[in-house]
Amino acid sequence: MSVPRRGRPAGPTGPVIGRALRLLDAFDAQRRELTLSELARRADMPLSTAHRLMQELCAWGAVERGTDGLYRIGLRLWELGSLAPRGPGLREAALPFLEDLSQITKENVQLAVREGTEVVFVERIAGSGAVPVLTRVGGRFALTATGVGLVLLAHAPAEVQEEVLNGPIDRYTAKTVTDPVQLRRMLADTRSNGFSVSDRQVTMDSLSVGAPIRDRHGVVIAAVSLVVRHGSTTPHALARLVRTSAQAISRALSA
Amino acid sequence: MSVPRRGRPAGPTGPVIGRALRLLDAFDAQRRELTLSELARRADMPLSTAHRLMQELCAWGAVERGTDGLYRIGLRLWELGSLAPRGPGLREAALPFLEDLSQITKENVQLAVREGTEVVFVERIAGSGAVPVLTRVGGRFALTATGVGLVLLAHAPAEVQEEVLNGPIDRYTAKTVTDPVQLRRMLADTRSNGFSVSDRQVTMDSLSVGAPIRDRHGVVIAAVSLVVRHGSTTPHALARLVRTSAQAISRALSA
DNA sequence: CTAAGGGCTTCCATTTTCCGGAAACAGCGC
DNA sequence: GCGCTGTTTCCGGAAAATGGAAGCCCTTAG
Repeated sequence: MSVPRRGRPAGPTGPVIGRALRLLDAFDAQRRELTLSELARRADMPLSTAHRLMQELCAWGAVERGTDGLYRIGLRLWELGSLAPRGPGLREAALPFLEDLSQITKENVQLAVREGTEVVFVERIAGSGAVPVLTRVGGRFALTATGVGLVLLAHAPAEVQEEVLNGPIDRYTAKTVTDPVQLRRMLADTRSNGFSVSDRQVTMDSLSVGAPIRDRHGVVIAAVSLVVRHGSTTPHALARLVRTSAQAISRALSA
Repeated sequence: MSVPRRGRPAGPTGPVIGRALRLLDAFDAQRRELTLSELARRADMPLSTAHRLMQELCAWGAVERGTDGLYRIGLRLWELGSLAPRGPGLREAALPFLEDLSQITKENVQLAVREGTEVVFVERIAGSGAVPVLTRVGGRFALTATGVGLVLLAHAPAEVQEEVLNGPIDRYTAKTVTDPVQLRRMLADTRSNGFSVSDRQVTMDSLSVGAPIRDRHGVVIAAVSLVVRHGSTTPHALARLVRTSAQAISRALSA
């Protein structure tokens, strides 16, 4: 009396949009092209579900599918992303100043904003022959370790600070500060000095100094930093340059 | 006997993802910040529906909501967009060559790819004192009018060419070519010459010359163009420069 | 002070869309 | 042929989506 069972009694899954976005999240800098199976695996969902969702995303142009069957992020999404105010807008306004900084110091220059409890790197200019750094434009990092991160954390809402300081704090080197009490002191210093210093906290041969960029209301919305080889200069010499540059960018943004 | 009717009998709507993407589409270069009501209006859906969908998008970081209640495109979307291979990757590889071209000519330089039956501008360098152009990075335009558009159309799959040539063809000036027969001839010329010429087809004081950028297999994936004031130079003088630049970019991409 | 208007948020009965196992399909190497 | 891997289609059942209505919070007007 029973028809040959088709489909599945359907269990609690969650909002569709969430699952679609999980699929998009499967893409990253290392994996810009994925097969359907890889997508399904990485997003942890059945193949047929992934297939249907990807079809819809494809139809709209959020993702594209090559003749080889691989999925890639589509131009439509790039266009949309170009409309994000903090990323591209800030980036364009700051670029000339970052280039000045790069010209003068020949070191690595970084521009970043805070997203939740992480740093997102918006622009990065590699100094000729400077220390290699781990970061990538569009990439993320913990707020507690880098020069830009410390600046952004120091000026973040109290609840964000608490969440970060009470949560587990990633360690990258032997010098990474993971003690909440010590971190609080560093944040206070960052606020009173107007710049942050991250000494060998990310890699053992690098030091970075960051300064805050403010909008017209004085709210900190981004941070610049110089990343140099540890021991090549004193933090204070860099701080002057970075602060000046950050202030110039802040003024340019308010105009 | 009837309880005070709540909710609505629900009518046929369509896939959720489509509606969510329609909401995102409501953002454009002019309107980077929208209220919920504007979003609902532009995406043509009930307020409560828009509200629920935006909440989900917000939760993931696709959009952000300021303290003022306005919605903006979120950083997460910008990050994702940065992973699109055609946009950013091509852009970075081509940028040095475009700057050379801009330095030499002091004119407007444009880099574009095809998306469906439209041109998408990936990069644009404004020449100092050159003719003002209408286009914007991330913007779209018809394939039939611009220098880059003609190149991309000339090398598009036959079905795309037919769709464009048989469909309605937008007119921008008195000189815009809208006759399919004449356009076919122009496309044939573009292919045999290795460059396209758009003479006063977009505005009455501009002329643009475009050339194809190819991947390692020889497939045309993008186009460069110079846009100059009409009458300031002959197309052939520009063609040499643009073709050389396009070939250099093609080689850089294959490496 | 009350009223009116604009925008935002929550609620919930209805039903539409989504879910995903299974089975068929398409390559490829052996 | 057979097995293997990755992709596509199918469809009954169930969860998630839907959107009027009502409640909120403002600011402006009377």
